[in-house]
Amino acid sequence: MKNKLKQMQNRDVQDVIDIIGGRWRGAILASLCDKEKRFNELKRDLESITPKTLIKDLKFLEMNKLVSREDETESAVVYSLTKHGKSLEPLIGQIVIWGQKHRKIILG
Amino acid sequence: MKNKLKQMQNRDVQDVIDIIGGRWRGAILASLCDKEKRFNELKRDLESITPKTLIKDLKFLEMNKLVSREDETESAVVYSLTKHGKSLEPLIGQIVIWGQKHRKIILG
DNA sequence: ACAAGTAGTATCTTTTAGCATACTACTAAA
DNA sequence: TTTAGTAGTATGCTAAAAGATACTACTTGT
Repeated sequence: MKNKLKQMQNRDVQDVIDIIGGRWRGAILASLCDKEKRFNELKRDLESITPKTLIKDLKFLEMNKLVSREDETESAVVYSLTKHGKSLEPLIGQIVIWGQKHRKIILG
Repeated sequence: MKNKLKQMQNRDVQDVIDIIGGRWRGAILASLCDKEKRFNELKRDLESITPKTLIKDLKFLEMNKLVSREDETESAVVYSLTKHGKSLEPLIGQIVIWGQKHRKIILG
């Protein structure tokens, strides 16, 4: 890693990994790809996530401008993907494709 | 996550995350993109990695057929990327590109 | 008035990753 | 023959992530 360029690239990869990695964040983003959702809707959707983890991850994604939290004055909190969040979709698509190839290689 | 397709996709994403995620595995792969390397060469390259972590990650990458370990009869162990491992390069490239855009959005 | 749903917070425990440090066994050069 | 480099293994620690479980405060429908 003396190579500066490689180092910077690795930093970028780490950033992305931080975002879509972890037990739940990828799943949260995937769930919000569908449509905007409320807190309990997400909680049901992800089945075994705890509220503590969900709120922590939502705050993280909000800080990273991937998800927006809107407290619609009518007292319903709605979480949705931002434009930036949506820009992750094609990348996740690429990852899925490689992951499928990988699965075949490992199992076959 | 009632949607089966989304569930499977999420599983694939998780697989990929497992591979390039974590503190070191991405960096190890990046370092091996350059050229094949020996254990201590990698250890020096990654500077602060401990041998325990390095050997654990190398074994993991080997099991996943991304890295091959060749004990060249002349007693030098050489680690290199497999064809499958090399196929990760373009994907990592895509990730780097998104990561750079992301950095600009977060900082700007 | 009451039950159920909303969006969380609080506390405690377990699991896991990675770090620090030291050690082994082998080889090859000076 | 000592020294340095090879490729690891062993042991103990710490910090962060996640799970289990219970609780709060507010709102809405019946």
